[in-house]
Amino acid sequence: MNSLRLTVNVVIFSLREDALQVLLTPANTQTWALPEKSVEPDESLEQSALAAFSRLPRPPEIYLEQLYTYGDPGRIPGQRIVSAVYFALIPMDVRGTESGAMAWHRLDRLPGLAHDHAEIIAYALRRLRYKLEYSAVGFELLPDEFTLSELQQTYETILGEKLDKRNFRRRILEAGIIEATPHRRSGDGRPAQLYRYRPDAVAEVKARRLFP
Amino acid sequence: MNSLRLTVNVVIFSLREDALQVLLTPANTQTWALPEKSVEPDESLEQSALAAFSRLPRPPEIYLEQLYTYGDPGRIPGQRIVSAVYFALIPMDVRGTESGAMAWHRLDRLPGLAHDHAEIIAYALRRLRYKLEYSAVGFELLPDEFTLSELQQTYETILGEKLDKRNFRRRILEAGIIEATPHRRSGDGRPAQLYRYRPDAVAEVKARRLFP
DNA sequence: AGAATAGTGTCTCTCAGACATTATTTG
DNA sequence: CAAATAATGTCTGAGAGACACTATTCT
Repeated sequence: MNSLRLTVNVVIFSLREDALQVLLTPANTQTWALPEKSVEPDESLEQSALAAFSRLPRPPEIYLEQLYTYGDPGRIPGQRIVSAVYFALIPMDVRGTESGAMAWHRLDRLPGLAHDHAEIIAYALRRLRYKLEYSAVGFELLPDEFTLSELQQTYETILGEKLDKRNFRRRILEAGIIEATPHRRSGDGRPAQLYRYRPDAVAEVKARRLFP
Repeated sequence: MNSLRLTVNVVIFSLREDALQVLLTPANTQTWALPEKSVEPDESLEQSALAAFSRLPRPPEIYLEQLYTYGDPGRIPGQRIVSAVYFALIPMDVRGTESGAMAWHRLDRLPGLAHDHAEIIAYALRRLRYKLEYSAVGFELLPDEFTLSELQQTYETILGEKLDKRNFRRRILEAGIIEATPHRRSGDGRPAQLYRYRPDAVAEVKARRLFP
């Protein structure tokens, strides 16, 4: 008989329609909320987090990381709920994510949010931007094979600033964390070389910010 | 009637006797443990963390930050305890910290530790080293006024490597995050200029690693 | 041929890192 | 004056950032 409840929330980011978006679930007629799940006595926090957005095609390609645990009494009126919040990235080519009533929302046009969820999302975004600068997290939002232009657009969208094309390519390629595949992608203009991420090369990422 | 319990643990670091040390409490005759406290329904996680090492002289000079929440079923045999772990730094001149049976232990000579506490401490140390590179956290371990040699020794002790004196001074001073005080400290040789930390200048710290 | 996107190289400037000697105080 | 610690400046190399044109494909 403990009047304290433990839940897990997940901030799920993806790039959709050239914008960074979060997956939300309706809280009531006015507001939306982060996907949530009670932590069962026999399941790990990470398992709970994955269960919070279970219906997805969920291959290894989902990046999941613990973000922060929110537990102030009063963060949810009338109840004492401690929430371990996780942070997830879904590649832009994964479909069928809007299971049930969940829907994607652009970060620059967020709806009204329940409790402290706006604050949580703001923090998750800061963390995503920050991680982008010193880790290889950007690739978790891309398909297995991607062009350098797509990679650059991903960085630009998340950081909210334009990057120089030549410098971007030089640094990414010199870092050795991607490699060309035998494929090319045809589109409007000249077809582009496709690259793939080399997870084995990530160990080399230093605290020094290797890529843009 | 929830069979899941929520506690807070604190990894408390300080520099004592020229070594980085952790404050531990005896778990049984063989092993030691991180200070721990159950989270009460009406108190915040941070309040619980502070209460976990309450008897200290506790002015504003204690740095406290949430580290990670450990919650795997099975991390503590026979019970399901979820622990929000905090990370604290105590300046080296604060005395009277060994209240009760708590004692400082050098990180290079840790005793046997309960449950997953060795893993937790290892993670906290990684985080401390990492933060030292891009934030001003090093000052939280020093007295209000300190010499440049003391500051450098702090960095060297935590990072576990020697740093170049001239480069260290140049970078710290150019960063503008410390200022000379009117005082000097006499010792064995030539007296040293005392400096003080300028918390207002910390906002300028970028992701780019300003100091050594 | 024109539209669209991919792909490429150089220069400059800043900053990190290596390095040794002089200055001030105490006993 | 000897011992101890504090304080100081220069050079070099690597890498970040600014910058504009050519190449390939499709219609």
